Amino acid sequence: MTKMSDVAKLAKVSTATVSRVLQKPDTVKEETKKKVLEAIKKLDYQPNILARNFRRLETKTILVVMPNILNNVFSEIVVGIDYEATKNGYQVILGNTMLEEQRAHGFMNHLKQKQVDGMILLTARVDIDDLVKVANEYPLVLVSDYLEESDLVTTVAINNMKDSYTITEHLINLGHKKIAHISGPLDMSICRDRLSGYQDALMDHDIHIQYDYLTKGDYSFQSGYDNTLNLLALQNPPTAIFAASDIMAMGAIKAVKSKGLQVPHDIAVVGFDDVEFSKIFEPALTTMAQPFFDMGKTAMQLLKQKIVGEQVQNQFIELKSELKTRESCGFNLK
Amino acid sequence: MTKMSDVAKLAKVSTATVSRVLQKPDTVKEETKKKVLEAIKKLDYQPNILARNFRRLETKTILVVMPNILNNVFSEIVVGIDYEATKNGYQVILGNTMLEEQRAHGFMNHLKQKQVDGMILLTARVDIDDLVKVANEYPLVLVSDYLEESDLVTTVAINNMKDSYTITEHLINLGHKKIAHISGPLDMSICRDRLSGYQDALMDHDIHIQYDYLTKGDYSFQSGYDNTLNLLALQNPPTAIFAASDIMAMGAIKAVKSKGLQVPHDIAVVGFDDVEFSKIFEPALTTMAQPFFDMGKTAMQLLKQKIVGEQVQNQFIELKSELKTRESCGFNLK
DNA sequence: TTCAACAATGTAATCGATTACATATTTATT
DNA sequence: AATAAATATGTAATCGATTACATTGTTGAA
Repeated sequence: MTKMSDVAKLAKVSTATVSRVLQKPDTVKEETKKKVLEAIKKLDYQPNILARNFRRLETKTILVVMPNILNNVFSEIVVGIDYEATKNGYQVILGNTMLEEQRAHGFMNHLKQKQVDGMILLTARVDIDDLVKVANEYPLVLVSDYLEESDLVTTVAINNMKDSYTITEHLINLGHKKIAHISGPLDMSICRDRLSGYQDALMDHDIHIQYDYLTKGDYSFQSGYDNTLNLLALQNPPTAIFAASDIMAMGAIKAVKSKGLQVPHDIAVVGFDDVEFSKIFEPALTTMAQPFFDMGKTAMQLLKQKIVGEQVQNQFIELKSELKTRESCGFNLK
Repeated sequence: MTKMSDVAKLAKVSTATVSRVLQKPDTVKEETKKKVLEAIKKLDYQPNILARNFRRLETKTILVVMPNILNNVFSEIVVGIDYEATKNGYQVILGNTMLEEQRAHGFMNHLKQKQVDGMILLTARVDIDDLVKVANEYPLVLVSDYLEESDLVTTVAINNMKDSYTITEHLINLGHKKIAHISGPLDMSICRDRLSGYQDALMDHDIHIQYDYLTKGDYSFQSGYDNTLNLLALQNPPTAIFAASDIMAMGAIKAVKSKGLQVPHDIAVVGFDDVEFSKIFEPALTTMAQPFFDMGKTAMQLLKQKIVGEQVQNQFIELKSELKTRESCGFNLK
């Protein structure tokens, strides 16, 4: 491997000059620069990035920790991160925890050891104290999920409560009064928020909250399916179901169909997320579209500010979702 | 940041000894080791990985280049890679080319510059000469896609031709004679193979190949949809459609339905891949299930062998797919 | 012409872990 | 007890790019 000193020798300059040609070209005389560039080309010299990283104590790499690479909700955010990172000369490492909290902490060590310049977490399901501590000392941004316990971590998220309120209200406006909810895992703040938004909407419209309409899912297709079967078996079954994720909504619809009922004719179903597949699914899902790409992009922008040391306050950036009315709630079928 | 020399000082030994405690513990006397470990603990010492990478010229990182993170075909392979990599102490960097060939070459430079110890490519849509050259000099494994032009690149793939033959034959066995095909992009060898397998199966069963049944898609939902509309508009439309990917099969089914026809009653449709969603889709897709996880895992195993320098011949590892008969072809509905 | 100010380049230390080689210590063998 | 062999530890060079500081060269003002 040719190294800088080889280039220096060929160009009859010092390594310092070669380095400057590469780092601060305008401090080098035109003539010298030319000699050096020629030598670089002739030797096909490429700087040793490992040496550079070591010396600079930076890697131009950021780590994205996602709980599940198979869940498109996260992949779509990654696309936004990747876009902005690439634009700014950062490479993206993906860390896939597969929902194992411990692995997330393993990744935090990478950050502590300066193996990456910064980190974006797509989940807050980790040890909170550790997270806050790390976020305090190193560039870290949290996306989608957030911490209720602390405002010390810069976060990009939607307003789950409001968005959940909106979509519930949409069902109410369509005339539904018996609206059930399938929540996500309630140890996640965003899932509790979606539950609250749903309840608030009902209360504001003087609809009594019926507790057996409140079911608890876990974001999986199966849990959407199972909970719906339970709901349908009630004495007084709902006429509409609001699932806290599209995947669960699909499970719900599958369950409705399995009972010989139709969506939205017999039961309306709405989801949350608007993943790629929700348009393809039949009936196409009415859902709350999260601005995934923008979430990722914004997160990366904030992270970059932190990395380069701009003294930004910890912020909570709230992005807007958009209600997508499609077939599963009946709105477009009237 | 505490460094090794701090530990050495506290433990009253040399840095060499500290390093040995970490790297080759059994060459150090028990007593000394204890002193050193105590010092490490007391100072909360963590080795500077950047310095280590630099010195060792290795990073314990591998790069996975995928054409599209949103396509679950690739994500599922990544899960297998990630599993095996983590097990062996490697971290996985994800490179997302978004189908831009140029970006793939950017990633190859990371490999050349020793920023990663090895590389797994999930696509062969790159400059072939460059690929072969890089594969010759650095640890690289190709998965899923492969090169017809060269056997110099270690590859893990299924037998697309055979698998395609099998699923086509399945349709023939169900009584279909008018079988159309929606191919993937034909600049990919695996797509040409799937086309060939389809044609071979027809010929072996003395079914005339009708050229207007051969349509060309691009792996997208939309292309499955559009091509199917064209097929349905033929004078003598097919009774079955074999799409070269599940996503296109879904598009095909959507198109069939849009014409008021039913799948599989009026037209049978089969796909290829068996992504997560194919089970959820209605009708559930009959498809050829690729062993995604195993493909990723195997690729990582081979890559590791190359990285540690075991002189392995370049190989072409062929893994078995499995036919999944579900609703979309009618097999389970008889 | 002289000197200050600035530009261009070189010298050599530095980042921190690793390791070849040298030295010191212990153990085993006769 | 003497010596060889094996074990344990230390010394110092090394990886290659970067950069503080030193040196030399150049320009312009008085």
